Parts: sequence; structure tokens; C-alpha cells
Amino acid sequence: MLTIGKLGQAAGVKVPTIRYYEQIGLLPEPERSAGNQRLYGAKARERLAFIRHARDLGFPLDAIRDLLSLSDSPSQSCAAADVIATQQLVAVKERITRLTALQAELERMITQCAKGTIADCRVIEVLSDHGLCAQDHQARTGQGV
Amino acid sequence: MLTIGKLGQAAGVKVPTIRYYEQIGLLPEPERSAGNQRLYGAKARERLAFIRHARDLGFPLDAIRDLLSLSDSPSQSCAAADVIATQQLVAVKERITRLTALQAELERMITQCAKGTIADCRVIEVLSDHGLCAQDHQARTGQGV
DNA sequence: CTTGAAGCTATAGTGACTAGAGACATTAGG
DNA sequence: CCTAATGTCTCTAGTCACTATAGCTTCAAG
Repeated sequence: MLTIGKLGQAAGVKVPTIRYYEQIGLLPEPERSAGNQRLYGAKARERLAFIRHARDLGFPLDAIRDLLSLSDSPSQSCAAADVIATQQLVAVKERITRLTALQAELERMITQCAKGTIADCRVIEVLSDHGLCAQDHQARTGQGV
Repeated sequence: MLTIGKLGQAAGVKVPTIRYYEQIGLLPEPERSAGNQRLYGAKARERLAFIRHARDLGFPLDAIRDLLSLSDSPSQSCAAADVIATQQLVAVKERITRLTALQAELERMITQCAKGTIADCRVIEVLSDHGLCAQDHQARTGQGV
């Protein structure tokens, strides 16, 4: 049986994060020791590793919740899992597209900067006037990764 | 003079967002009409467009705050603005690198899926075991874009 | 003059944690 | 056995950049 700290080390997840996952129902409530400390078995360790790995791949917790409940019923069709993964792939691709446009615009902005005073700074100027941009670029996309 | 709604339309920013920017001190408190409604002039419109544009390029609000105060003192050196933009560029590049690794891993995962049952689903299997991954991939990076 | 849109304030919610306070549990060393 | 250090407990609040809601007032058009 693992204490929460050992579990965290084993899975590469911080202790408060584990408690958070329990709180939102992603991990079941574990046994407790005589002194009221959480005790975890191998199953919890696997489940947490699964969550951690899916988070690393950028899946949002809601998607992970679905994937976990799928993995609990092994005889079901795989299609649903496929859909979730494909959605995630699409989201990742979109982000890459946007970020690549941003990168180009930032590079343009910086290389054009004459390193003089603010008054003729290209960085400030471009920010002041979207018309000076070469491409479309709109970052606003929510969830980190 | 523009009401908050017109200003929002002009700059492509939602009304509550404008009030939020005022609240956190990014926009100055505007004049008010007899009936206590906000009234904005051309300066506020430009400032808001600047903010909007910088947000679109993924700058965090703190960086924008700095850029704004720089643009208020046109005789200063441009170096500080350059630093901020360069930091942003580095951050964007890092994100692209990570996301590209994610993309590869997700694609691998999905194409290997035999579309059968969960029991032999590659998606679930890979998520359960990081050892099955081809590359490093760690998404955890905070702030959207 | 009435109606409906737009504006006002204040508060709470989002996602996925992270940080802090103050108290109890456990373990290693002496 | 005692003590000190570390680990764990609960609870609350903070992060970022908004977004949503509720309940009110003001304004412009017909």
C-alpha cells in the first residue's frame, strides 16, 4: 500500500493534484490508515498513470473521464475512444496552425525592429496596427498545452 | 464619443472584457454620461485595439501592460519592447515543439487502432503505458493560445 | 409613452491546478 | 521513549483571462 506521497512519486503527479482528482471524482476515494491517511493499491496507481499520460498528451479532464470509463468496459467497441483521440488530434493540429502563424508574425516584427527608440519601434507599431500584419493570426484558444 | 458597446464592436472585444480590462487597470476609467454610462474617445479605442492585437499574438496581459507603458514613452529605447516580443516568440516556439510531438504520438496511436473492442484498443493501451510511446511528449504548459 | 436593447454593479464560475494555514500522523535518530 | 523532521490532513483562496448570471437603470426608436 502506498501513501499519497509515494503514489505521487510513482506516477509523477503532485500530491495536491491527486487530492484534486479525487475531489472531482476522477480517482475513487481510497482506503484510509488508522491515522486517516490515504492508502493506495496497484489499481489506483495504474489509473493515475493513465490520467497522467493522457494529460501529457493534452487530453482535457472531461475527455479523460470518458476514456477511463471506456477502459473499464473492455468488451465495448473501440470507436468511442477513437473519436476522442481524433478530436484531440484535430485540436492539437489547429493549435499548431495558429501558433505557426503567430511565430511568423512575431519574427517579422522583431527582425524589422531597428533597435532605436520606441517612437520608431516596429514592435510597438505593428501592435498598434493590425493592418501591418502579413497574415491572419488569432490565438485565442483556451486550454493550455 | 463611443458607448462601451460601440467601442467593443470597433475593436472586436466583448463588452464584459472591456470592463474587465478597466477593472485590472489596463484601460483607464473613462468619462461617464449623465446616466453613468461609460464614454470613450479615440485614444481609448486605439489603446484597446493595441491590447486586442497583442492578445491575438498571444502576449499575456502582464506583458501587454509593459508594452503599453513603453508605448507611452516614445523617446525611450526600444530594447525593452524587443525583449518582451522575443520572450513571446520563444514561448510560442516551445509550444509548437511540444504540440508537434503530441501530434505525432496521437497519430501513431490512432492509426494503430484496430477498431475492434476496447480490450485490444491501441488508444487505451498506449494511454495505459507510456513505454509504448515513440517519443517524449509533455504538454503541461499553462496559458492558452 | 412604451418597449426593447444596451448599460450598470456585483458575484460566481471556468480548467486544471497551486499555494497557504494550521493541525495531526508517521518515521528515523539518539 | 522522546524529539525533530517530514508527511499528511482539511479547508480556503489564488492563478489567467475571461464568461455568465441576476437584478437593476438608462437610452433610442416607434
